[in-house]
Amino acid sequence: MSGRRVSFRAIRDEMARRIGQREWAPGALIPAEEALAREFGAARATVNRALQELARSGLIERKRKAGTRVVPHPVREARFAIPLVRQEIEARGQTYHYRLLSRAEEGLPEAVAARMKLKTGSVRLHVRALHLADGAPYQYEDRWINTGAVPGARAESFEVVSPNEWLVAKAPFSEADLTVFADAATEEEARLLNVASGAPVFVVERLTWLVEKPITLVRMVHPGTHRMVSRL
Amino acid sequence: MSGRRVSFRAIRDEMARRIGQREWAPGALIPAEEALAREFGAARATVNRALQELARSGLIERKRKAGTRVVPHPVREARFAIPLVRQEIEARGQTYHYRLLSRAEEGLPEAVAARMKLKTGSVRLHVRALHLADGAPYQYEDRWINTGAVPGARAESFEVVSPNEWLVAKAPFSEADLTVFADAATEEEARLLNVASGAPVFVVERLTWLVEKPITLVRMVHPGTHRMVSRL
DNA sequence: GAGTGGTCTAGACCACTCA
DNA sequence: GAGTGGTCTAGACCACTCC
Repeated sequence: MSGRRVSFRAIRDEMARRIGQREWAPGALIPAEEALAREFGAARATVNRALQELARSGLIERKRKAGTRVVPHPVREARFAIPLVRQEIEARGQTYHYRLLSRAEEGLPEAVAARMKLKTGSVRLHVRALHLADGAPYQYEDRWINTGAVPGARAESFEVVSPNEWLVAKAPFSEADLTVFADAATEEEARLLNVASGAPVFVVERLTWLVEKPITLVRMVHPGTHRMVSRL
Repeated sequence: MSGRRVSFRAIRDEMARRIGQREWAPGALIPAEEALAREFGAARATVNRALQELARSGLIERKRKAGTRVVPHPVREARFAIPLVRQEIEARGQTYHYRLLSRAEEGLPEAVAARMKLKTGSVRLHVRALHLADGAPYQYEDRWINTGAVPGARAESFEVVSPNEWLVAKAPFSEADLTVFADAATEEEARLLNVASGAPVFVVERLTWLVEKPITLVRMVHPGTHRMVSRL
């Protein structure tokens, strides 16, 4: 070919534009790779890469023999990273500190038991802790650990190592359920996080499972300024 | 080479295994593409594809000249669905209502322009609206639409159809960036959402792209009781 | 400057699936 | 059977970044 080579990004973007502008209608069949390669003056492999990226991002669907179609209603979802608090803080260039507030084996409150699919009142490990960034309160953590699935936790004091890090190292999980919402700080949360009582706090509740077994349920409370950002 | 060709999946899986088994230690440098290609008896392009997939899934990090490293602590993720407000409300068995608050073509404030990667002060469409569930305020929406990428929006009044639904039908996107946080209701938000001024509100900001082009930036404000739950 | 990853080409064969 | 996407090769040149 004459002139500069055509990049797969340019081809991808042009095809995305056609989909966006409805030049290629929702549900419609688009030209085959070879035809597109001729049109764009590129190798078929290059067009293929562009198409694969569009397919991966959910804009088109491809089937051998049947060809490539514009997906009528692309599926929409956002992904959020599940980081260690320590990493989250250190990634901001701040110094991390950890403080254990309490640790006890207690009977499960009804609400907690229900979510973990365990029996109300059965005894599990309850840990409360504070995570600080450059000395300022960053996250208050209230956690229940299913010692049935993670027996080693009963022998750990959590005075130096946070439950978060201990669990990551010792108890892998396969699924996580997350719930996020805003709330007004309770008296205790306000005191611990150094905000006004009733001030907005950002709460993340995370329940992790190893295949059907609950591992841990944690409620993480942040000052309202905290942002949770999807991966880019 | 003799024998069957080696697939990029086989190479990818074998490399993932080495990382999982610590044969390639966390943080360690792994061999360069050419060396791997020789080892696996494959073309460099094939090894490259395997490596790119591992990089995309977060297991390794690649830099020109510096080489490829095993990421010390792979990050897990949670996925959240991105629903239509109407569907979200109707799925709760409630009746949906929509009210347009304002619609104008205005210059972009600096903060908005920066996030959309557009020029400050360039004119785009600004829409504010309210979504109600069983007559009660559910979500206050403050939205900018990039009429450069979605020209049809300039001809739409948004008096009956919400920008959310209109955009879903007319302007597909391939990626979405989400930011969620808690905030204190402003005077106006409090009035619109029927909560006390300064009460906790749950804010979701969503920026969507069609490949590299910004489509719309929307700030959605909910009463603090609102929950956002990951897909199970 | 040099080493490493990033991308493109031209050609080939394979694998799936529709008719 | 035949059309379309999926993948692999061998070679080349480019682009970034470390030294």
